[in-house]
Amino acid sequence: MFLDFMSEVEGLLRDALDRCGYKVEEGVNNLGLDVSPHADLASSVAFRLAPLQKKSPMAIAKEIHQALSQNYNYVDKVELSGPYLNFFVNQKFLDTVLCQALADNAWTGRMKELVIVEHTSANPDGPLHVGHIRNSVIGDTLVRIMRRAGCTVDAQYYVNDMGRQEAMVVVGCDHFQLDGSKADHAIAKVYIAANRLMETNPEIRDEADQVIQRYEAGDDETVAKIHSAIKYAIGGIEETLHRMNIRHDSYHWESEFVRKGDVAEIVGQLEKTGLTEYEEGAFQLDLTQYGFEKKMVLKRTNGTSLYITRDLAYHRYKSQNSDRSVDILGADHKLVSGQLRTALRLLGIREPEVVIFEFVSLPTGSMSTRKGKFISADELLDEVEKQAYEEVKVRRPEESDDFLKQVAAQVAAGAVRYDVVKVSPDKATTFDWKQALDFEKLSAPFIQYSHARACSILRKGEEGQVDQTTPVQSDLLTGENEIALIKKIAEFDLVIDRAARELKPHQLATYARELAESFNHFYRYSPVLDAEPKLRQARMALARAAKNALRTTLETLGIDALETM
RNA sequence: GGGCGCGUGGCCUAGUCCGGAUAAGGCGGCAGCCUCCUAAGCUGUAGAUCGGGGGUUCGAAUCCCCCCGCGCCCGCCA
Repeated sequence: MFLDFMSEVEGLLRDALDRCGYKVEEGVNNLGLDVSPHADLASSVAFRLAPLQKKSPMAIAKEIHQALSQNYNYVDKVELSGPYLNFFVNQKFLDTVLCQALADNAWTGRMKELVIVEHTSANPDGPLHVGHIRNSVIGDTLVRIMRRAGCTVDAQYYVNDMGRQEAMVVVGCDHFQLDGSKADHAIAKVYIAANRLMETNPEIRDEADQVIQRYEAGDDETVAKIHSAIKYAIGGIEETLHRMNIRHDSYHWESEFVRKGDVAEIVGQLEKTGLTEYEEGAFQLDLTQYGFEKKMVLKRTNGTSLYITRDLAYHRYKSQNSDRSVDILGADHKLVSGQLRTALRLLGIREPEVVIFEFVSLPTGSMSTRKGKFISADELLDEVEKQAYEEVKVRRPEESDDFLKQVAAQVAAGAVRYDVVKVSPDKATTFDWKQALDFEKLSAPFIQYSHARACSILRKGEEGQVDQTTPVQSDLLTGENEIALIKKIAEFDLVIDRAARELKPHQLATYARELAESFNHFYRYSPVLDAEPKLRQARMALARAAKNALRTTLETLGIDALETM
């Protein structure tokens, strides 16, 4: 809803500027519009015009203010505050927000693009660790945000089946037994063991090389081995992802693109650019004129393809089958991703939008699957769940063990997701148990709890007679906290729109906290059930609207909205 | 050495892209609030040279330059 108010304000301002004969420079926010503590929307456009018009900002603001049309829809008034123009919403806006929030279909945006989001794509050589989670959570949250914005999204997992890691897994399976533990953990054990074995037995490296070559050549036995190992590992990985409400819609194996001939085709196309050459037997692409010092190796001396070559083919496929394609990548892929985008540009293929997230390290240093140095996602979820269980048990001692476990699992999954998504991707983080186990304000449980409280009010409020005949008198909602809550609910579309366009999921996390906070103030200062009938009815409506908004926000964050906790 | 990213109260972060009106939260500290819809909540309080220095501007946490610190990358690995 806020977007409607905003476009109305933009229209009003542009008309007024035209009338005054003022022209603003082109730019993203050329009207200087921003939310502000002083208004619902404030414009500082007068400052920008002042030097051009050689007048004082205040005089310009006054002129614009007088030139504004009085034909308002959602605007109540425009106040002149020095050089600022302050716009305020009217009662109709608040009514409409409340009314829309009470309907269930009010939350889908107007974007219609077909989007491919590739995330997680962890090598199937072990379980996800707390670093991978950052990829998965950012990716899945973006998938949800874009769907909410109206897009059709295909969440893809790119399976690395041709790399050295996977060959080492197969070698590991040849030399060691998979024990009965969870599939991805069992795979990690033989993978780590194989790497350790290689330290003392260098011939292991040759075994892996042979696996790579046989697989690329399509050797049946090798194909069968790799496929079974990968499917096994991915099964375990999926299980972990599901615990966090994360699902992929499709899987694409890099070998697909080799077998279909796409990789060879791309290499051929790159050859035509005239920037390729054989150097020491390897086929390479020279991107120095685009600022890349290192040449991009497309084929090894032995003729096999490399990750980047196969990735090029995969990205061509993604571009051809979407309007937008988005990659979620760790900071270690920055360079390679830049090379890939440059190569795609050379071929006239639309580049992906890339979300880079910085590293998650342990207090003891960085993580490594190969060395077995990591905190697995399962371990984290188990621990958080255990802690959550203790919390619920204290709060709801009368409830059944099933209830406690259910709530604990949903709280834990939410807590882990929120803990990750609340931080901007370009911040490197150090994993901290204390913070992961904190269920207070800056956390999913805080938001889930607000939702549960709203549900509780509605449950109790509906026990008695409900008057459905008289319309809700939303103008009775005059409390500061009530109006603030309605306005906060209205902001949802703006937040989704921005987060979807700019690919910044953490903005939604910030919004979720603010929304919950607004609701808590309403909860604290505006008693619902004990209010006079008409006021009670209005507040019930607001409680329901807030519940819907909280639920939608939580769902978009991939966090379960609990009715009770 | 080069490239990219980050640096905001004791700790963790939002705000930076697109410069505007008192720098916003959380944790921890201190002081309060459950005869009242779930206290995983609410209120108050102390605590900030926005890494340092220069510059641009009417105005800089935000833009530009230099420096310092931290992270990541610079493989015929992925």
